[in-house]
Amino acid sequence: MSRGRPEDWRPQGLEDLEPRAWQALRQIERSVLVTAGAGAGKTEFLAQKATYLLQTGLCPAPKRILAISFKRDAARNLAERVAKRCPPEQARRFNSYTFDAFAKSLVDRFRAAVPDAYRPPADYRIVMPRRQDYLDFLDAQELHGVNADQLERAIARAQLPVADEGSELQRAVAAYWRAQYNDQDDVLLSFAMINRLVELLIRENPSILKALHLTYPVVFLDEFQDTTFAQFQLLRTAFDGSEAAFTAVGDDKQRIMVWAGAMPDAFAQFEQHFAAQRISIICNWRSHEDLVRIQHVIASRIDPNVEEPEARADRLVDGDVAAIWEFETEDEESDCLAQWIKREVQAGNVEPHDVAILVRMRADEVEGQLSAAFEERGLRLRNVARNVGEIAIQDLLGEDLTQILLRLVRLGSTTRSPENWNAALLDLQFLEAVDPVDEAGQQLLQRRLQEFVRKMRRTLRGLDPIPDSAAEAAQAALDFVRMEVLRQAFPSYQRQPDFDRVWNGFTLLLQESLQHTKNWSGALDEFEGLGQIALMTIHKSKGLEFHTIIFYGLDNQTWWSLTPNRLEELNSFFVAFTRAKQRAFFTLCAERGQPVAWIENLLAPSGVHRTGSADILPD
DNA sequence: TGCCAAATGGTGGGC
DNA sequence: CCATTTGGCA
Repeated sequence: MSRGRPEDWRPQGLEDLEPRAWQALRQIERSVLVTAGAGAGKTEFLAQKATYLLQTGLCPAPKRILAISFKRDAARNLAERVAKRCPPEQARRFNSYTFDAFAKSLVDRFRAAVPDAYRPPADYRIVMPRRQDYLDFLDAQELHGVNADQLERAIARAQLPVADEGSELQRAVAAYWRAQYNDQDDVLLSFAMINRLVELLIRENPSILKALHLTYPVVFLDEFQDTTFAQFQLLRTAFDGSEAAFTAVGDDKQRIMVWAGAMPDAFAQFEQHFAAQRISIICNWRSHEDLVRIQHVIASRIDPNVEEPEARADRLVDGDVAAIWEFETEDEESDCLAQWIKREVQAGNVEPHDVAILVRMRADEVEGQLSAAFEERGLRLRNVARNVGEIAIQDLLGEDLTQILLRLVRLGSTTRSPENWNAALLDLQFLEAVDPVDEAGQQLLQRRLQEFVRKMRRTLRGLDPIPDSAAEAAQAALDFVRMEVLRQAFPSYQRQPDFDRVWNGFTLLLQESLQHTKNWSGALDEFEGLGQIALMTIHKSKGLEFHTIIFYGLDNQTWWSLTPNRLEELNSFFVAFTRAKQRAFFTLCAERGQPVAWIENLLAPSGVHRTGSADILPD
């Protein structure tokens, strides 16, 4: 493939970039901090910049780009966007990892170079300790002056080696490492510990450091506002003294993870430490101008110096685009919400799955309150955090197993689906480790898939689309790819309980999906959430967008106590509001508690007012 | 049983 | 941080 000149390069898949984005894209000499509000297209910007660097040869082979995200979804999404635009030999040099996957890959690859005292065996286990596990440990060690939160934080921050001396907290951390390594045949590592191991590994091994520097002259950091102290320190240890140019993107107004350990001042630290140029991009491709104007009022309260975004989406709805809905009782509230959504769906204004109900906390309780009224109106509510078996629906949908099996069942339920066919072929190619250039191998896979689809169609035709059929349909798909192959291909499925957790969840959700539908195709839509109204916390909604959002419960003082120490509450509110493409509503209910005065006062100047049920549902 | 103080839970993510 | 639950003691 011929290499384009950098000055001739054009963005792909979209008209153009805004001038500031061009500036941030072309800045490759030094690090940049791209601050971008909600809907600015941060991920798309990174994908474009990667494409630019790879296609123009500014990042020439064998050099690579390292992209680090927090969530697996985000990492995958970014990789897919680059793969869509670059030929495989270029896309292969774009390495998109989650922070934890990157750290673990280094431990696994250079395990032998980890200093003796901390070198884990090859078959160490990953554990995800909960608060109770830390409490049990503290109890067993009789460390009564340390609480679980303190210990968890201290483990994440402490540089190795940890001396068994000094404060009780430090001794607790040392004891914790000892305890996790106690049984050499069963060493237990958390991701926090893996992070610390990698930091030690690269600090102590100049040759690994050099290899990293040579491999990755370009580093991307997504959602930088959520970076933890440990992650930042790891980046410093890994790239200080190298020529690497960082591109960090994020929005500090969406920083809602400080309570969970995110740095309160990640942007300032980054700017200072990496001498980064700060560039704000200002377009908002998600929301229309009337919503953007209100968003800006909230944003200005968080950061008085924030620039006004430029709305680039069209307004598609009439009437109020933001309002506070007021109710006397919770039952009135539930019924009115259900009726309103039903009406909007029937009027063709919005699809059910493009409406989200957001809550500050306790989505399970709100689901209990709303579901009866929704069912009565023929609406389906999906609490994405709800567990099917031992896995949350939201997590299940992102699992490799789910994506692979779902495609196979779909191929058996529809007459033609080139998209699923191609995706399934790619799955097989990966699972069977068939080289894309091996034509004979490819043809064999095609034939096998063809035969499977014929068989699957027969199976599904002979199987009533009822809950009892779920297990057989799922099993048919699994038998085709074979459980052992699936478990071999994905490290996260190597432990049987981990595989079973996802597999059981898959079967259970398929079973549930068959309760509400008359055919297989409909059940699979149901499985994926089509036709259902999503219910989730603000935290889970981060990074998502919906036509209409309804924020449930703008009243309870528990949820909205803004004090000087809890600026994150205002950020949470901003995150919720900015999920909306077209409309954002808030409910409050006299039965539950008093309205949150500061939010009302904040919104009032933008013309966002209280509305009673008579106005919400005009005859 | 009733009172008060202390502890706990809730907003999350990762192979 | 706030609200709720638990636990110690009378």
